[in-house]
Amino acid sequence: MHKMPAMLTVPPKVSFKAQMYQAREAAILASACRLLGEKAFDLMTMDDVANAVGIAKASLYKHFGSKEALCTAAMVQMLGRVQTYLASLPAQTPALEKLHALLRWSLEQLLGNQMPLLPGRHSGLRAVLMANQDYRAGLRALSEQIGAWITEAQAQGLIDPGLPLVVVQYTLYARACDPALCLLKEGGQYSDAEIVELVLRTCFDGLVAR
Amino acid sequence: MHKMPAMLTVPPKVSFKAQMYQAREAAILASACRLLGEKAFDLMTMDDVANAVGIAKASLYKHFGSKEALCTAAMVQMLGRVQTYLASLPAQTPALEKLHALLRWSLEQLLGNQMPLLPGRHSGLRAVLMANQDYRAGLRALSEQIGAWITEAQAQGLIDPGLPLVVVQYTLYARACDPALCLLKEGGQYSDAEIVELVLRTCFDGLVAR
DNA sequence: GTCTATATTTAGATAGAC
DNA sequence: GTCTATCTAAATATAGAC
Repeated sequence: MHKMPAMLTVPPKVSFKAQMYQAREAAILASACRLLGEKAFDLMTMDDVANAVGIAKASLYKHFGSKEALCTAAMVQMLGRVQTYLASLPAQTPALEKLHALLRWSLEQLLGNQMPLLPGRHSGLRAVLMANQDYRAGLRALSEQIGAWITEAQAQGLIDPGLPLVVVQYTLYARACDPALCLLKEGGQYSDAEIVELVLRTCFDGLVAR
Repeated sequence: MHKMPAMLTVPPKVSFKAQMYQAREAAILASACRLLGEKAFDLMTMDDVANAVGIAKASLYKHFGSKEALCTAAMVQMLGRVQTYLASLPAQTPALEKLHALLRWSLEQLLGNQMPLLPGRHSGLRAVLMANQDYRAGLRALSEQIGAWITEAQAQGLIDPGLPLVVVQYTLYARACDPALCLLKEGGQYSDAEIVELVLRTCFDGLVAR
């Protein structure tokens, strides 16, 4: 039995294999995103990921060379997702509404047990991410986009012009990994949608009465 | 050479030993507080603590039976400290000012690299703390104290009465471990005092212009 | 009670069969 | 490329001398 001509049989087969490979890689990333939403980077193990995906741990390392590489890829993907979402907003949307939409999107991710847009205060992941060029580039692009909207909203007198730009930026970033969300969700007293609106309100309007 | 009469030499000596023991225990707790301000519970090692105090790791375990016990004790001590501070506020201080003072105190702790008043979103410490009766009791007492002030400020129309009590509470709690502080401090653009005032302002007044 | 040295456990990463 | 089995490093905790 000799081999079939390669051109007739192989092209669809390698395509299929490549598809399977990419599908598996996507599944790994998805599991990592979910697990990083449930526990911190340092508490998530590669065994967790392997079990969640349903493959052997060694197979993970054929896709990602290290835990850091996997989680970095997951975070970069997340940055890309938020940028895709932001790009999908109608161009004529007012700047302040875009900021609302951004924060709402981030909070919905958190409540859906997805990984936060930014790593928390002292996550071991932070140093790793900041050493990664792709991540830094994505974060810078996002920051500039948000910064432009903030400046616009300040010029319109909708965001307090007395607040320095970075303060507004970091305040929004911090809300994207806000522990108050978890506490409210654990309380079980409010629906996810109510929690999102309450946190949005405390962020933009503050605690004091108007 | 026979022993001296015990009553003449021992009483001061055991007292001195006890003092040394307690001083060492205080030093261990202080180091733990500082290290927990610099890194997360899961990243802090008992070797870190031992090195910081300048004693052997095994000696730590003569004072605290486990890493969890040590950090729980540190957190309970922290709760006690904030309660002492709150009790020191003049009785006639308006409720809203007391809330300001509480948050300011918490932020100053963070900026001084002290452990946060509450563990972060997914710290491995949280489950341990919540299993500890002393901690739960301290946290409950603090919550009730704060809750009373919030309710009072709402009745005076100073805190938005439309916000549920728990939302205000959790919003304040979340600010006590806010990553925005770290980001602003790393930026090096503002003094600690400025950072505290900026974060207080965004928390109480929100981002939008008045 | 403090130290040095060590036991134990866990998780990141790899070797080698298929 | 995926699996089972294993190596290695690090961190919690302890044993035993002094």
